[in-house]
Amino acid sequence: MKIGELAKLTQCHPETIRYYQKIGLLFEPDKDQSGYGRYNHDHLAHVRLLRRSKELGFSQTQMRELISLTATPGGSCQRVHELTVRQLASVKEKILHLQEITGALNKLKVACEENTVDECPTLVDMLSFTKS
Amino acid sequence: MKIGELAKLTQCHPETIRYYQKIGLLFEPDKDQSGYGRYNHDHLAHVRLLRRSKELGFSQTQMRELISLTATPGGSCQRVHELTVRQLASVKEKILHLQEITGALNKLKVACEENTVDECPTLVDMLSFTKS
DNA sequence: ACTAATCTCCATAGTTACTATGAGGTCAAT
DNA sequence: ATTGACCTCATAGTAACTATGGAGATTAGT
Repeated sequence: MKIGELAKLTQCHPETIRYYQKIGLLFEPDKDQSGYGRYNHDHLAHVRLLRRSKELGFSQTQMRELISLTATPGGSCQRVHELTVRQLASVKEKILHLQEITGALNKLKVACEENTVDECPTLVDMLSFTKS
Repeated sequence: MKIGELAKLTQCHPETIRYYQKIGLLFEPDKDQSGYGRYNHDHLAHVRLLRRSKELGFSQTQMRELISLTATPGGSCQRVHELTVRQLASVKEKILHLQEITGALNKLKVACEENTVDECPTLVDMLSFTKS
């Protein structure tokens, strides 16, 4: 298949696929006589892995490692486990942070509701900063 | 005060402060005879507002608006409320997404634990992609 | 068979929100 | 007077793409 079809199947822009090739996250396809890339099922699986990893929050660096692990099927499990545990921790942290943010935003929201426009405490006051 | 002190008080790099000036999020300070910026309490409050807004997940564009709202104290409340509500929704969405990710990562983790290294299902299998 | 729309290629620049680097000037202390 | 810490400005790098632009290839419709 050509890049456009691969793009449709993987829900990502042709440019993104080319980008993955350029940075070495995706192996280059064969080219036909007019220079068009010809992609196969391996490319498809590969790009899907990239997109899924990305969804799970792995960075390019981590993706690079995950990809290289898939190349050596037997011995990869421990490392995948390690990376996954690390990723779980980082996601947990992010959730906590976002929950704190939710609290602060709710305060801000309520404060805005309790005041008429004329009495509106400015954002500066909301966030309790001293004005000079 | 000079930029270094402002940086310490606001926990952000001097470069970041200069960057805020450059993109118009922070008004330029007066300069002393040798060209050093002289920052005052307004700058301090301003940078703190920027950092706090950033913590709350507002984008530069939104910060720009928040900042301009603080310049007109009376009429800003509705708009702040609007932006806050929008931000709350987006944070909620992010949390949901991260929770989904947590689920998927946990599956991956468990699968890695249940297999010996020799039987290790590769990440490709984990994520249930067909291999060609 | 011709034309117009679509697709492909490659290279470069833009995005967000900064951080890092480098060359050069200044200030405070020894 | 010289060391070291600090300041200035400009440019480049970061992640992870997206957008743009020009030129050639292919395909669909007439």
